[in-house]
Amino acid sequence: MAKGLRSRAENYSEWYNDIVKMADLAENSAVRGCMVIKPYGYAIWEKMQQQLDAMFKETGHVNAYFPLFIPKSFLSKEASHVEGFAKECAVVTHYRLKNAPDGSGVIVDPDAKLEEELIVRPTSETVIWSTYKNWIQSYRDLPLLINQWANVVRWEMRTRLFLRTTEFLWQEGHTAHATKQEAIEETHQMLEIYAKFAEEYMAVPVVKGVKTANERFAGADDTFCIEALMQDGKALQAGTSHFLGQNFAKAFEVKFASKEGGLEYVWGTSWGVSTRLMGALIMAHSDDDGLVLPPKLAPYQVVIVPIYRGAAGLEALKDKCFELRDQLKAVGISVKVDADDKQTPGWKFAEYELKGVPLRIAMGPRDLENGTLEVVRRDTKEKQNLPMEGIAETAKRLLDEIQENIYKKAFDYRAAHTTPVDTFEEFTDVLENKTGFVLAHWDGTAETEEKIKELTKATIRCIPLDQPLEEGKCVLTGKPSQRRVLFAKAY
RNA sequence: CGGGAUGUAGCGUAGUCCGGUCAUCGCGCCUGCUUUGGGAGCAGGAGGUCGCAGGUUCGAAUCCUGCCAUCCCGACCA
Repeated sequence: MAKGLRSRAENYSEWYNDIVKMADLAENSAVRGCMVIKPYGYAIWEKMQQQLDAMFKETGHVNAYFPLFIPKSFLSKEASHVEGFAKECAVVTHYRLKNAPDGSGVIVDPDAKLEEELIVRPTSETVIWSTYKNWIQSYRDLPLLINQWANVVRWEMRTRLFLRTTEFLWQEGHTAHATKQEAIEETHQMLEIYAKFAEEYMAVPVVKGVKTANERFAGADDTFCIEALMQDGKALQAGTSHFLGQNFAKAFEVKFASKEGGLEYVWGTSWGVSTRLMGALIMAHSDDDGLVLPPKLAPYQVVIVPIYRGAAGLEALKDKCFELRDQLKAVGISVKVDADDKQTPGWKFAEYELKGVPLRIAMGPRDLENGTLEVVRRDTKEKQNLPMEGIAETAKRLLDEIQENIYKKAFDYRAAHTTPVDTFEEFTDVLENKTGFVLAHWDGTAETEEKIKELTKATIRCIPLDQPLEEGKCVLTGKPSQRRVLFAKAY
């Protein structure tokens, strides 16, 4: 086990905190609940952004930017929206400070009170729909397919690095359509993009589903989501895509002249993923030696560690190291050469394991003599001596294997921890002892959902889209049910 | 906001009950030499408002009062 890193078995949440800090991903800041994302962590987020952004653009979306502040009155225009967010909003009330008369520092100038308070956006539907009102007059203006990369603030009681912070980074897509059908298709399309990103890039398998009314986004007619399973058996909502119906169009009077000459409200969607994905990435793959990163999102996929005696020894290896780096780069692999003399090889090995670098290559005098390299995979820790000849192709193949292997591992874990149950005894037993996803029948009522949450702390993560219809009886009430839904304890 | 705990060097800590050569140790940092195929060794060195503000006392990291901050457990959540 890595030095100073607590094990998963010992304390899963402390293990998680240790990894975030020790792998240099993020740390707590001077501001309660807000984190500093450090360069190595931010590099991973940038990789995620790049890929997602490309996928959004491929499907016709463009980026824009809307303000951080929202006039208080906007929030109250959509009734359920304000209800959902009111309790966690940061509010700007003044615009000026002044020196305290007693010299104790600066104070808020009571004369500088804002006429209308500003809300720091918890999400941007309101400010965006108030803008869309000006942008949309005719069916020719539709669809409007816009995304923004931004920060938002939600004043949460308890925070955890990446998983729930007061301020977080995310993207939020906001689209407007002429027909209900088109908006629903958009909602599904984005859900598919999120699922594809999670599975193919993050190597995290997800369940696509629809939220129950209880768990629905405030202001949406339907909320679709992807749910991932973490190594401690808890679920993590990794992304959401909302069908907004005409709710925001009605709240902000966004109408368009249809082809037929009528005046109709537009149909909306919104969808987002956040820096919480970083939490999912960390928890899904990492082990007691540290972070394990999927090659497709690793800031550098390969680290080269030269092993030598004395300055002359390094000189003899250096050129070969850079030659090797260039060979790898030529086939599209990102590489770091760590020729830092201040640390020993052993220290570096441990360090790069902690940081989750997928592939480590060590090169020493022995290798130089034999034309070999020591190559170590992070996922399996398998160590092999391979010929220097053709190493670029070998590395490429190994990176692909790692990407595939960690996905498979996560997939198998999820498969082993997805349990259909038919009685409430089984239900509680699985949640307590086996943990993970539980597939159970539910009578479809909010009351039953609440009751189960009260009794077991498990919530309905979603009604899976690919779950076959099946006659059954509700696990709590015994009332008839048409299909199983996905329960779990969640983050 | 309820319940519990903790603040001592960049990080982690001993000392607090019982006031008095106690500011301890480890990591990290700096210098030098030797090292370098799994978290190097030796020698020397720098670094402190003991969370903040009062109080008690000849004397406070230690006792008292107030404040601040953080962490854990609940209610809220991407």
